[in-house]
Amino acid sequence: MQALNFVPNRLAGSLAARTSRIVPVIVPTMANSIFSDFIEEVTLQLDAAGFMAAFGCSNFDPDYEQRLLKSFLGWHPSAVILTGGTESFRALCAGAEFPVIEAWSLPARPIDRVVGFSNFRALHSMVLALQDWGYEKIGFGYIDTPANERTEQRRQGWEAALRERGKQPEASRTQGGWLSMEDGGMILRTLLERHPDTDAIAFASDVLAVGAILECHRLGLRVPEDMAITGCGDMDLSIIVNPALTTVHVPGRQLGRTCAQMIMQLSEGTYDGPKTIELGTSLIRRGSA
Amino acid sequence: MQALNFVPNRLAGSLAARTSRIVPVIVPTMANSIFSDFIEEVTLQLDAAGFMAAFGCSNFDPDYEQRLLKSFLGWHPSAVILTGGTESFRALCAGAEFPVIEAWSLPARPIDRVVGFSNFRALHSMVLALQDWGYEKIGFGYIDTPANERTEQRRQGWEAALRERGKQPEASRTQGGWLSMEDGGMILRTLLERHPDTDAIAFASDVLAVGAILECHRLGLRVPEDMAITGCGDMDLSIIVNPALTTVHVPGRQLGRTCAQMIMQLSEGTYDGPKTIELGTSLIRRGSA
DNA sequence: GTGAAAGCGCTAACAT
DNA sequence: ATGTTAGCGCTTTCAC
Repeated sequence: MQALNFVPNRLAGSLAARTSRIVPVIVPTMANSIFSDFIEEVTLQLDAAGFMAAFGCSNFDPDYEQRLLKSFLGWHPSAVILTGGTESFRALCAGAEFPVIEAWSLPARPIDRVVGFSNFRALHSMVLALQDWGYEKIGFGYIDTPANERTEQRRQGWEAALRERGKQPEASRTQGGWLSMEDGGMILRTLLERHPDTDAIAFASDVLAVGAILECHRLGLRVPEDMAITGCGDMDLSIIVNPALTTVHVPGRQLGRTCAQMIMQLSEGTYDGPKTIELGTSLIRRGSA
Repeated sequence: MQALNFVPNRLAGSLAARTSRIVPVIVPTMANSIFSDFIEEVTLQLDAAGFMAAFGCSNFDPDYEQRLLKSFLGWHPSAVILTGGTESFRALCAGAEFPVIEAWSLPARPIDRVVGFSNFRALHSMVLALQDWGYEKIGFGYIDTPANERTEQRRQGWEAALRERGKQPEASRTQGGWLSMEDGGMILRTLLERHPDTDAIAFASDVLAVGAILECHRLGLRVPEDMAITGCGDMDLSIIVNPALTTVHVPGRQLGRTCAQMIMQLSEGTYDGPKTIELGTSLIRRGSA
């Protein structure tokens, strides 16, 4: 029939079949390689099953995020993977005829399915450990982006861990701003100004934590003797910085694989797992705390 | 008309209009944030013009890369952005009715359009500088993935710079393997074994270079006194490591923007630039050399 | 200018 | 089993 190079028109195919095998994935950022393992794994797994992952990047902007999803919806996706977790998605996905997976957190009121981990417990266990290691005045450093459920849950984890031991929580944050190392340094300075007796800061992200360690070097503060720093994410950065970062490992690749498998099995009707899958995190102690 | 939530079927629209406004982008890897700025910028720019960027990740596998492109072709894309640069693309794209952009390098025999920079000159100027700074025996460290034009051109740049000054090139590499920091350390050890008098290594990538610096710490080698290390890419990692990495800045974000603009203007018929756009790199001297 | 009709290239349901 | 046909939801063209 075709000597070579006949490519079936998937637009026609998808239109007729009423499903496109497109799987949009919306992430808040492509920078910092936070989601890169996740993205890579989702792409790989889905592609092997004939699905096409299509990535959208919201830059932590809920409005844009919503337009993005709306636009993706026009492709009649086979499934959707959301990592933003804004409430605005709920309406758009209401009555969707395809699976909607929220990844990277455990929403209190899920839209449909979830493949996540507890952001609360990630920081809760870190701050408990920090107290066990003898740190007294533990701050929290984060970026306050709108509708960021993940960060908010981490903040609550930190706060709860302190209150359980009768301590008063003090946090510092940068409003908006993209997640950058500079912000980490800024947060450190602010917190130190307001609370000079701070001896440890748990950051909501490795990126911020690494920035803070670099700032400590500039300020002449020894890590962890003068100031302990911890992150969350276990990104590449964390073993490069000196001292290496004590952090929480987040199973990005495994989350990706789990999402992809759920979608593939759902599409074949062979999925028999629960609607919500929780993956574990683990505390990794290195030199910075 | 629609109170809320009517989403036009883009499959039908694209089928009828014979163009989908999908722009596939194929990159070799999502890891290490090498391409993350590029990806983010392409997504953002194209989305604003109603195009949808769809990313595929080849993992440096030419076969898979080709299947990926074939699969993308079935969506009747409005344009295609390629960063792999394998010859196998040429046949698939022959007589394509849409623009094909090769990004991140300057291919000797372009398929169609290119938005790139000179990988040759990136390393050539670095190695020239290294010699100006007094380094005598300069090695080259790289990963030998199949059909990786970018790395090969960087290798040639290093070789040419040495030969121009009458030196003999000695390189070390890892076969296959994904681009990881571990590989950087391995390359360092191999090169040191074979040529103990090496006083500088120019790496084809920041990732390898940072891995090598970490390995130097383990080996008790001072950087740059005992061993100078340079990278290529100017990724986030490069300012975290100690000493900070001397490297070549690659304009990832600008490449992304330029690709997107070319595609948008081409689709409106308002593009009047050249078929090939070359962007510049710049040498950034930090502490590691 | 506005409105009806043809058809994009497939899939799926039906008839043979 | 194989062949035929209707129609997916739009865009575009052509007639009015």
